[in-house]
Amino acid sequence: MSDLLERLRGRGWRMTAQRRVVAEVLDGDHVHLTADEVHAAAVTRLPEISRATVYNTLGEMVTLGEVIEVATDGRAKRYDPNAHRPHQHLVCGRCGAIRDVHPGGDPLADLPDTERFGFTISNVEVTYRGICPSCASTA
Amino acid sequence: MSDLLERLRGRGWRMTAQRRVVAEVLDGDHVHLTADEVHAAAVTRLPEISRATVYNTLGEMVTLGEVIEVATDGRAKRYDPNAHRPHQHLVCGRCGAIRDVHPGGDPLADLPDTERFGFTISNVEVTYRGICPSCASTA
DNA sequence: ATCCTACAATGGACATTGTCCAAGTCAAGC
DNA sequence: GCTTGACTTGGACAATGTCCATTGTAGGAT
Repeated sequence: MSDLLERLRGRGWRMTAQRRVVAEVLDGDHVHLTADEVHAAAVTRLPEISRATVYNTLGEMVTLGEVIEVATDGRAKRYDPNAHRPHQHLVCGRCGAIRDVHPGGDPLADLPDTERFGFTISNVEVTYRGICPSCASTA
Repeated sequence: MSDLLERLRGRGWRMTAQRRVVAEVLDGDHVHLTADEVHAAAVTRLPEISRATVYNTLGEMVTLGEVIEVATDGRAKRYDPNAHRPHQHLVCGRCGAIRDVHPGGDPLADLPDTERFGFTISNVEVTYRGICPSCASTA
């Protein structure tokens, strides 16, 4: 069952075949698909779905706070449905693999007032970069 | 005088008018220009400089480790010449302003081995997001 | 069950950002 | 002042994302 779909339904979202397919494709843990990957997967279930609809739907999910947008590589944005639990990302610089990670500590507490320049800070993103085990073994 | 230019010269870089202009445009603190912004600024000094050259030059500076590439918004990459001193970024979600900040603590130490999944981690990027004072006052 | 209507989907044009390449140009050493 | 290999150019191309007029449809009202 799709948790993501349930959450969206509960918000009075008008449910269409397209939105259902996008939500189903995106559901799960350690999912970090690009918009085009979502589209490609959606097309196998609903061949006539358009790119614009996938972009619109992902954008709405982000606005609703049910999906997080992640920019790990400066190329395409990735969409992470794991929005209900705070987490950070660990990225392999060679193959691009992404894992959700849960660091201890509060990164916000590490930023003293003198370094905040009067900003009201609402969230902190941490990206750990390195090489994953399988890339390391084929160095 | 351009520190960035000095450092590049010291590495045996072949010095051309184009590279000089790009280095001069990019030099300074709290500089976080996109490639196109660099190009626009460069054109005012050297009208015939091409986009390709700006991209090439920025890419080389990044490879040499004299400039850092920052992806704060999933749109265009930004180029930060402040590569000699480790720092993180504070970004205004409304106007896009960026400040360099220097948090205390070591974010790497906050990630336990059990959360590293065998990765060899080489660096950590932290992005603080919020609203800057001038945007807050015109809410 | 059918009708209405506001909201959603479509697809294709357009925008932005970035990469590539063949040909011309030039900095730096001799 | 040559020569040469590295640098620059401009334009084509690629990837990602946005916009909009038109068409379709979900879900409430009748």
